[in-house]
Parts: sequence; structure tokens; C-alpha cells
Amino acid sequence: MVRLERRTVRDLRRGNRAVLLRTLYFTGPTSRHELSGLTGLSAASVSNVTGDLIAENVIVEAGLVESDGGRPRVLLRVNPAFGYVIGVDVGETHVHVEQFDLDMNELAKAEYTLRPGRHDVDLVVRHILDGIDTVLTSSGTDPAEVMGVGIGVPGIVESGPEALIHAQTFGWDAVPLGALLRAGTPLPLYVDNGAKTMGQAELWFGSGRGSRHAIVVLIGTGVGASIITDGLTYRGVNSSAGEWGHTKVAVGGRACRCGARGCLEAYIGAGSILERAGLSAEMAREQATLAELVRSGDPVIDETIDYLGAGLANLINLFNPERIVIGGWAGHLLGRHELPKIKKAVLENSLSQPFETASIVLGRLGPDAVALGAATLVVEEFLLGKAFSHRQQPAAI
Amino acid sequence: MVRLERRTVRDLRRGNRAVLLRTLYFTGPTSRHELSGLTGLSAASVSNVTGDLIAENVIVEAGLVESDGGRPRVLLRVNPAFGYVIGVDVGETHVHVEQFDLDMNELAKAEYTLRPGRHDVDLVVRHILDGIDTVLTSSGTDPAEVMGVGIGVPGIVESGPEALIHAQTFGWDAVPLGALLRAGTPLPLYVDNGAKTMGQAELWFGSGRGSRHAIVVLIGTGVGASIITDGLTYRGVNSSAGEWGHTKVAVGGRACRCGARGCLEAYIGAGSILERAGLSAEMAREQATLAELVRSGDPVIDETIDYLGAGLANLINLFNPERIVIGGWAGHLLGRHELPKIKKAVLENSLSQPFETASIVLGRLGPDAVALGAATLVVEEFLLGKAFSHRQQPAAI
DNA sequence: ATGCCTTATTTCACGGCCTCATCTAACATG
DNA sequence: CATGTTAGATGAGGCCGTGAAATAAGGCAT
Repeated sequence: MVRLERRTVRDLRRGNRAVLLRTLYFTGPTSRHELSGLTGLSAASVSNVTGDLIAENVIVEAGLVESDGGRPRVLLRVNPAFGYVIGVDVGETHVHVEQFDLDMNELAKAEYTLRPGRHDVDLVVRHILDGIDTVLTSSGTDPAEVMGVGIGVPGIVESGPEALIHAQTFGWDAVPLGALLRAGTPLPLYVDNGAKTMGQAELWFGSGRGSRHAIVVLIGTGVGASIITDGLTYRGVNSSAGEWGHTKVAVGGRACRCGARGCLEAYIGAGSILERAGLSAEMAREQATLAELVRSGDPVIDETIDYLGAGLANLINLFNPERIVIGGWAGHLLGRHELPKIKKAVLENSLSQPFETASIVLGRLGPDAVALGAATLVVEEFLLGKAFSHRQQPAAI
Repeated sequence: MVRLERRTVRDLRRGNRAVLLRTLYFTGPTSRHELSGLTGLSAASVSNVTGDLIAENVIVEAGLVESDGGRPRVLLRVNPAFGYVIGVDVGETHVHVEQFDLDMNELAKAEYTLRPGRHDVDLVVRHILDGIDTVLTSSGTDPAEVMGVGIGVPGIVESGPEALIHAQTFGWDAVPLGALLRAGTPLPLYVDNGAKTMGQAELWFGSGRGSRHAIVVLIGTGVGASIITDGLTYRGVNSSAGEWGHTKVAVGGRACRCGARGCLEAYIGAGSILERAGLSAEMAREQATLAELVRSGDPVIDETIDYLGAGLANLINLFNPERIVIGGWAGHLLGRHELPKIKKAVLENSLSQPFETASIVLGRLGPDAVALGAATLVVEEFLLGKAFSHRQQPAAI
């Protein structure tokens, strides 16, 4: 059932302000005149709203552009120093904490290594809190200028003030990461699944840019996906949507580490590929070993591509996206060498109408995309000016 | 990328008017006072907007309710005779045309039988056009009072003025049904996939009522799904989203009539079940034969349930819905007898967090739901007052 | 009957918003 | 330095939703 909400004349302004701010953010330096054309707002309104935004220091003037014969245009842009955002990537083997300005320039970074298999909650929490301190100190930023901290974690994140995390591979069962961090910092926190944060990074700054219905898949040791519908990350009712890795592509097939059988991850997850090749690779050498398999054209890779093709085709048949972005280190490895084969496998497994409109591309951002994307959770909130409404967001804690 | 749109003070009124109208439509007779509480609008605004709506005859007063000691409340309701809508169900063996008032009371009906395998486009078009005339004549309705005709068809419907239809099972490849109908009637037309129209019927009036994220699956000879996100049918970029029947649950498995292998439909579609049981049933006796299989507890049914469980679990893992509604004649047959087994199969194939929040229920509406749902496409347009914006609708042709 | 009490709905002044038309600013050109 | 051109600002006007006050429409006790 659609939930429409009443609006007052003030919501109007908030909304139009958000329209302007978002346009400015994604278009870059733009004159008031152009903004009027881009947003549909009258020149008068653009003038009013930008006036407010400048007074609040949210946007700043950024040079002139002469126009032939007339008054030059004043370019406006979002003030990158209006505030700062922090993104955290909690991975299987590391915790990365990065600070950005609003232009997403990286200002500072702190990295911590986790011993594989040792995902002590308190240790992770300490790394995150320490990392926040470290980056702020190293960049000389006043904590009051930090708009929030976005955190990308593996597994399912239940939205809510506790941000309960269920991550089987970490041995985390209902870990209240939000509450634990809340005890250590007053900054606004946004916790979300790492595949979703990476997806938002690719959507905003990478290969997904400009698309409205897209899917970003993350293939590493684990397999996940970020589903973007109508330009926003789709989260479902409990924000666990997008668990692509545990969809079944072979009823009664290989056992997966999640306990079920026939999961996609049991075929295309990096560890599973190695297992199927008869290699019991150490975590540490996983990447090099897989790279060698791909390079040597091992038949297990072809089989993997068949499963990947089916998995991607399922997404195409169900979501009818305009773009599919392949990310994650194993995804990059496969995609870099075998994209034509992958596309062929998808073609064989999907209906032709949706297949034809879905372009399949490699992710453009590196492994840091998880932290970058986590930071964009904070920026999203800033751009929507708290005026967003109907779609579930990972609310600040 | 989110597309926010500028709004003027007039959009505000259109939006709030839609809020009020929708509340009134789904809540039933309601006083102005209650409406104020339900919508959040001030009493003054409710008074203004309802005044307009009454003047336009869109809503009418509907009796009084005394309140203890004070002025009695005047109940308001949508005027069921403000306009009429027509829903068409184009199925494998029939064309049904039904006329409803805005309360979705069926006022007239026309039915045509199609010989299986003979899906001549012109014949279908003639049936539809003839059906429209027939129901209007039999109910004595002036065509000028008809708000539109919704048409549910099998296969993929490309949105656009032509409404190109791709339905392999009909042998329809890019049939411009919209254009063909347009030549025969001036009424606004809304063409959409039948699974989607049935889904909207269950969402509005059946087992999906009140849910925001739901999936309605249609299991008959063919297998489809309607995906409801944020209360609206999700269509994707080309409105082909929801092709669940051709997602792969067994890489390299049984051949499907779509040409691929391992499709869900090749295991749980009614015809496929019979085939797997070694019965080459005639279309005409399909239903009775399948019923017999289910009743006798044939092992092929247990196998079917395994595949159905995997298919539903995939939807749960990907969409994290609050409800799954099982519809379609074969779906009802299986669900009526084997719902506990189905739930167990889903449990075994889905992650526990999303599983726990998804209730799995049987559809409540009968086989007429496709036509009813098609008619709701027109009502949807009416309720949104053309003020909807960001979500793709099957635009009127 | 009458006056008071309670609750529902309407009216009205007000402040906020966007837009159109008009005005001013800031440049180039000759 | 006057003129032309384009960018941006300003102000009147028309809508909108809201709160407060007014009015409507009953019940109830006297």
C-alpha cells in the first residue's frame, strides 16, 4: 500500500532546496541560470534558495564564466569544507577508516588488520573508534565538523538504533554494533551492509553513474549485491534485501557455508571456486591462487562462469535493470579476463527483452569503494536535507 | 541516480488531494475530522480539499455518526459512480472483460473462449473491443463515463504507446496490442502483464492488503510474479521485471519452453509437473490431473515443493518482503494442501532473518483477480490524480 | 423550553512559497 | 562612453496550509 504523506508549504521549500543541492552536487560547478534550466525552478526561486544556501555556507561561489557579450555567470558549487564524512570498511581481514570532504577527496586514512577467523566484536569496535580519532587528528578536523560516520559491514544489518548485525562468516549473531559504537562516540552513525555501500559508491561515482535501475554485485570470498531501484538502494522491510549470494541456483547442490545447499556463493564465491578446483587454498594466498586459475583457463572457471551467468540472468529477469556492475576482487578478476564469456552465459539464461536493455560492465572503483560508499550514506542524508520520506534509509543512530 | 523534481505550490495541493482521496478510498467512509488525523492535514485543509472534491462530485457524503454529546460527524466516501473502469483478462484459454464501479463492484461481464494454441491477435483484439461494447451496453453505461480500460496479458509488455507484447507461449513477438486496440476505441488503455495486475488485486483487496513490500506469485501453466516495493508494483526499466518463472534454480537442468534450461517454470509450472510425473496431459484436463496428483501425494509433488521452496526463498533473500502471496490455480492447489511443507522448504532455503519477517499466505481472490487487477490500473491513475511522479506506470495510451 | 456543554466543521488572517514581469548588474563591442 | 546582451535580484500576485476563532449541530440537565 502506498503511503503518501501530506506536505506543507515548508516541505515544498525543503524539497526544492534538496533538488537544487543534489543537482549542484552531481553536476559540479553550475551557474544560477543553468540551475534554473536543470531543475525546472524559476530563476527567481533559484536566486532565493541559493541565497539561503550561500548564507548557510552550504554552497559557495566558484569563479566566473564569461558569456559572449553579457554579464558573466557566477558558478556555484557545494562547499567541500562545509562538513566532513567518515567511511568505515569492516572486511574479513581488515578495518579501514577513511575521512573525506564533501567532494569525496580522501583527507586521511587509518588501517587495521584482522587475523582471519578472529572477529572479536570488541576489537573491531576499538579499531573503528580508534580509527575515527586517528583520521580526525591526522587531518586536524574538529569533530564538530563531522557530519557522520558510515560503516559497511558483512552480513545482514537490521535497521534500528542497535544496528544488530548477523554475519555468519564472522560468527556474529545479533551483534549490536550500533549500540557498542554509540557508547564510544557522539557522531551520527550509519551502519549498512558492505555490498550496499559499495553499490552506492559505484552508483554515484563509478560504473553505475546515471542509472536509475542498476545492480552492483560484489564477488569476493562472499557474494552479495546492491539493488538500486529508482535511484536508491533497495533495502526491503528489514534492510536485508540483496542477499544474492544465497539464492539457489542448483536445488540440492553443493553445501554452502550458510548451511543450505545450492547457493550461488557455493559456486562463485572465491573460496568455493578454489575448493571446486580441488585446492584448499589458504585465505592469505586466495587471490593469487584464483588469479592463476583464471590465467590458466582452468575448466572450473568455465563452470563458474556458467553459474555466474545464471545468477546474473536471474537478476535481469527479476529486476529488469539498465545496468549490472560487477565488483569485488574476484568479480574483477573474472570480469577482466572473461567478460565476453560471462555475457554469453547471461544471454543463454535470460529473457531477451530484459537482456538487451541491461549493459553488463566492470566496476570502476577499487577495493576502497566500501569505505567510500559508507561515507556516501552520510552525504545522502545531507543531500536529502532530511526531506526524504518514503524510502527506508539506514537511519542515523 | 535519484531524480528529484521541483514542485510548485500547486503540486502541493494536487499531492494533498491525492493523499486525502487515497485515504478515503482505502479506509472507506470517514469523517473530515478523522481524515485530519489519518492524513496529518489540518482540519482547515481537509475542509478545503474535501470541499473541492465534493463540488467535483468525486466524493459524496455518506451518512452521519453521532458522537457523544457533540455535533455528529459527516461521513465522506469516494463516489462509486463518479466513473467506471473496465478490466480485461487475456488468458491462455479465454478473454474476460469486466466492468466495475469505483468500489469495484462488478457491473457487467463478457467472456470469450480461445481455442488452446490459437491466439490470433486480431481475434483477441476483436474479443476485447466487442467485450467493451457488450459490458457497456448491458450495464447501460455511457462510454464517456468510463475512466479507462486495463488489460492484463501474458508475457512481457513494453511500456509505450504501442504496448508491444512479447509472449512466447502465445507466439506473440512484438505484437502492438495497444496500437491495435487504439484503432478500435477512444478509451484510455493501460496494458500490463497479467501477473502484475493480479498482484495489484491481491495487494489492494486480497491477502496482500496493507503490506508495503510484498510479492505475489502466480503459478498456473506459466509462472510469474508481481513484485511490490514501497507499495507500488515494481516494473524495472522496461516494465519486464518480475519474470520469476524463468529464473534458474538448476543450472543445466530441465529444458523450459522458453528455450533455456533449469527455469523454475520447468519444475513448478503446471504442465511441467505433469510432464515430470510422466503424464502428457491435455490442456483441457490439466487442472483435474494435477489435483489428482496432489491428492494422491505423488512423489513428484514433493519434488515440486522443493523447487517452489527454493524459488520463493530466492525472492525472500533478494527482496526481503513482509509478505508472499501464492496465487494462480496451480498455486492454490499446492498451497491449499501443502502450505506447511512449502513453508518448510522455504525455511531450508532462505536466510533466517528475512525468512522470519516474511509471512507466506494463499491468495484470497479467485481467478477473476487478473481482470479486477487490470481495472485497478485505471483506479490507481485516478487516485494519484496524475500527480505521481518518479515511479513508472503503464501510461495510458 | 432553555441554556450550557461537547464535538465537528468552516472561516479568516497570516506567513511561506513559487512565478511572472520588471529592474539592476556586469560584461563586450564599437 | 553609449549600446547591446546576458545574469541575477526584486517585488507584486496568486496559492497553499495552519492556527485561532467562529459557527453548526447535536446532547443533557434544569
